[in-house]
Amino acid sequence: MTVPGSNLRDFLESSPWRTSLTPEQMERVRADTTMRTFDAGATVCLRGSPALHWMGVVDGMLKVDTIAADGRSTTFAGVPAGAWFGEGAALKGEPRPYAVVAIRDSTVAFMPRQTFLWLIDESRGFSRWVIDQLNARLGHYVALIESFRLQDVTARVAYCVSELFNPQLYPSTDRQLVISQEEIGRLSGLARQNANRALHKLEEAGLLRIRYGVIEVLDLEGLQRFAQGHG
DNA sequence: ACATTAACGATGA
DNA sequence: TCATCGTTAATGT
Repeated sequence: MTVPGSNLRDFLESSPWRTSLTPEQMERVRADTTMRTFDAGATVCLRGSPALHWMGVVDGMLKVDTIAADGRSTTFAGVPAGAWFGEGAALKGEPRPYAVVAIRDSTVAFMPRQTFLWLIDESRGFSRWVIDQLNARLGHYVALIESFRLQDVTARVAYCVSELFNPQLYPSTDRQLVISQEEIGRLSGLARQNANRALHKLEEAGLLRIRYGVIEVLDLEGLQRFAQGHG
């Protein structure tokens, strides 16, 4: 185990937007950014809380979700290690519309909103990276709607799993996803039992391997093809 | 049809 | 011991 705090610098250094910044800009980012750990199940951001930070997942996995009045919940996004997220609320300066919850023990980096906005003002490269990020999210949700309307359940699960490896949004996701089938279901809009069946079909197709609390992706391109539709 | 909830036992950490 | 998994049965749209 690493000492808390010791790897924040490395995490920032390996973040995908890092190459857009000057050494001086990077220095401010290092000075302003903090890190916190969360137990599995802990809330990282309450729904409705002010968006004071832009966040990066140093380790673990988060989800963005909402809970309806009747108690049922749905997940809008899984956020694996290596991802930066929350730019929507940080840009608007509005309360967070959704809750952020750790689905396993996680470490999260917090960049103050003012620093994030300052980078957008000061760095064309960073601004461009943020535009690409927002565009990738838009593309993801359009594809998700397409999948819901045109594809069967198994293809949808294939899409939702493969999107955790989206090169812009989630550039460094580990092939071994430490995630329960319950969470795969929530991510795919399915009951756990159906997520289980879909995952077994994908395993039979040789695209992934099911282990206890772990989905090991064996063939990412195959998963993406499967998500586009199959015989 | 096909998805959902409920329920059960089995199994892994 | 608790979380997770695999499965089946009843139920709902």
